[in-house]
Amino acid sequence: MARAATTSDVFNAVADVHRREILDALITGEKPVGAIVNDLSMSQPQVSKHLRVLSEVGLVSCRAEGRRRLYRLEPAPLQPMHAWLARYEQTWNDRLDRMDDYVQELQRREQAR
Amino acid sequence: MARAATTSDVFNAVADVHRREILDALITGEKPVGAIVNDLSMSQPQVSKHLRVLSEVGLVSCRAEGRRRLYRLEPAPLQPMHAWLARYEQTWNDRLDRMDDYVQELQRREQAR
DNA sequence: TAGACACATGCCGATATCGGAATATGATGA
DNA sequence: TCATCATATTCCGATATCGGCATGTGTCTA
Repeated sequence: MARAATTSDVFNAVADVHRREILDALITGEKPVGAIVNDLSMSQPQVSKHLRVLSEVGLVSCRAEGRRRLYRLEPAPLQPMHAWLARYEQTWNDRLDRMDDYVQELQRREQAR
Repeated sequence: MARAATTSDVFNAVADVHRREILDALITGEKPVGAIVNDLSMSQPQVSKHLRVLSEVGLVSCRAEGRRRLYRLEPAPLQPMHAWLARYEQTWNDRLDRMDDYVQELQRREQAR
């Protein structure tokens, strides 16, 4: 049985350091495979395989340009991860709450004026 | 070589659905192993092993009470995950930015008064 | 002290993962 | 058309993961 298929679960897709590095590399914009291979000094097949996994969970999309393939970051599937995390990040929640309070306070003063 | 040790990397620790469920179960407060076993209907050894992994990355702490062991959630190690994710959650960033702008706008009006 | 309870650990088999090496595919250009 | 470049795929071995089952460890209670 082992663990949930890496190809169907975003949490698993992102569990691998190299795949995270690839995503990081794509933040600045779409890139051909070769560029990623260079930037991260990983083997070309290795990068291709990781890109396949990322593609299967929807974290990257692909566009052909001549004999090159330009991969682009698709951050949307990360949203569920963020949603799950949000329940745990007390600090972050506190900050947002305080911020909300602050905004409402300012609004009250604004109206009372 | 395979993937980075599940015991050293928070991303990996959290990659398993069952471990996420255990963390979810601990959100409401510390619980003995038996309670988790009941709530999630997993086998006792299975829960114990997952708790061990979570414990090794620091996501749970343990306290002995008689012959029971109370496990408690320790969300701090999730912070790096959140930090990593933040770079990708455009929507979320936008919202915070707008909020910051709004606050500054209100402050300006406040001062100009 | 013996037995019951709560939990941890060890061993095992099935399966998945990852990386390397070699090779296939497909577009370009001479 | 043939060679070359860019990328994808296949095959393989080493290793890790996960769950089940059996058993070990430690604590309470009769």
